Amino acid sequence: MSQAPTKPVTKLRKSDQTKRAIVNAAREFLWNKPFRELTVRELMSVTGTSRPAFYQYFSDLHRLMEHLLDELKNEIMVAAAPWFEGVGEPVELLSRSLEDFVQVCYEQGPFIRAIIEACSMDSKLESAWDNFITGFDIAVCQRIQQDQAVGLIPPMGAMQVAISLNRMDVGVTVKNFGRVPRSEPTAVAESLKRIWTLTLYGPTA
Amino acid sequence: MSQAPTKPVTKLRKSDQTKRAIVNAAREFLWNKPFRELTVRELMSVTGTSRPAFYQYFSDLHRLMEHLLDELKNEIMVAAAPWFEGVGEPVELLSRSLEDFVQVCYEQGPFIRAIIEACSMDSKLESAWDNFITGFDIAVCQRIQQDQAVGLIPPMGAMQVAISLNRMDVGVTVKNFGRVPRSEPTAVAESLKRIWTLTLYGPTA
DNA sequence: TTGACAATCTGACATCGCGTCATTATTATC
DNA sequence: GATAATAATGACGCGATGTCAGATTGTCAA
Repeated sequence: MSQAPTKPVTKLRKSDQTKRAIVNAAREFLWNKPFRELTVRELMSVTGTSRPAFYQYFSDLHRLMEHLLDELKNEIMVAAAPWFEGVGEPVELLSRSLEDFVQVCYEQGPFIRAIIEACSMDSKLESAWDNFITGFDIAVCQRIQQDQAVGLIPPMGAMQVAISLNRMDVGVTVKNFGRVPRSEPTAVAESLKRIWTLTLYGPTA
Repeated sequence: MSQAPTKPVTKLRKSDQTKRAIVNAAREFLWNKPFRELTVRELMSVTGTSRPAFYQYFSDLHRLMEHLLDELKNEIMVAAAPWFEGVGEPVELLSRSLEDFVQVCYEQGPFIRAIIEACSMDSKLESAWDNFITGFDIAVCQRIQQDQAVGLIPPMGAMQVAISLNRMDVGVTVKNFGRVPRSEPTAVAESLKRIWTLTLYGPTA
């Protein structure tokens, strides 16, 4: 019988538990090995349940990566927020945002790399990643134009520069933090801060 | 005229011809479609010969991409040479090298993207690409240190900055030129020139 | 021209991972 | 404890891969 008033949301406990196990197994795997070597069989053999059970939670491996991407988005957004919101001294804010950003990239490095690798193999995931980073491009571009309006940043193609700097961040992350053992985050952050600030605010640092 | 006595090198004409056909078919395909959709069957159906014939020339699709990478290397090296060899005014040289570099990336954009996408799927190709770009990192780093020695470039972690700028170039190339229709190369070059010169030589441009 | 040898191609095969059933087992809820 | 809903399973078909043994083609010497 269909209960009209009651909550149709019957919280599935066992389900969430297994899903979590799958995601954890994937994380452990991807910390050490490339995405291309991840297979549904191997993944599920770790969790103890059978291969078809995987498809109860994700329609394929790429959707699982989409899930990891979603979790990543949140962390990144928080880290980069200060400069975007922009209350305070711009150079200082940028510096701080970059430091936090690098820290997150350091912690998530192998996962970020795995997501990007997986993008090459799936059109939907590729779009999701593209939307994510394009959002970043736009945010950076707006911030640049905002500071340009008050003369803090000299005239330049804001969007193209935003794209360039963002792609640099991605590439640097994959290179330095994508595989264990990872580089020291401090040196990486220094380099990025130098390039960002010199490019945007000139030799004010 | 042709009879020098023992040419063991009986140039296999038909062979090279078919190989060329395969490479051309791959290029045409990859100009419009992502690497993930390239299949041996589809590739060979275009050339007219049967699927197994492919394996006479490449042990798999990734080796074919390695071939494209080799062809790319040459073009890139030539374009970037001026700044690396460094006879002349550094800022001017860098500017010029970047322009030529961007031009090559524009022309080869979809292939570059395809190579990078394929890297995610094959460990050998990944290594080959890594060697290629690491060579670039080293060359840029040396050039930076050289100009640092004469005070043209201020003290900074040369290697890390080289890595960052190179990764930016790669990312920008994939983003702007990786899929048709491609962006205008002029704006892209302007942006890269700005970032490179500001970062290395300061506001001298 | 002919034979014969090597280069080139081919059909057929085994393998592997995927994604989807119908079915069974396990929970959750009354 | 009974009964729906939910989760897990074994078995299947699919598509792409890479590798044969054998057929076909091209080339050169006699």
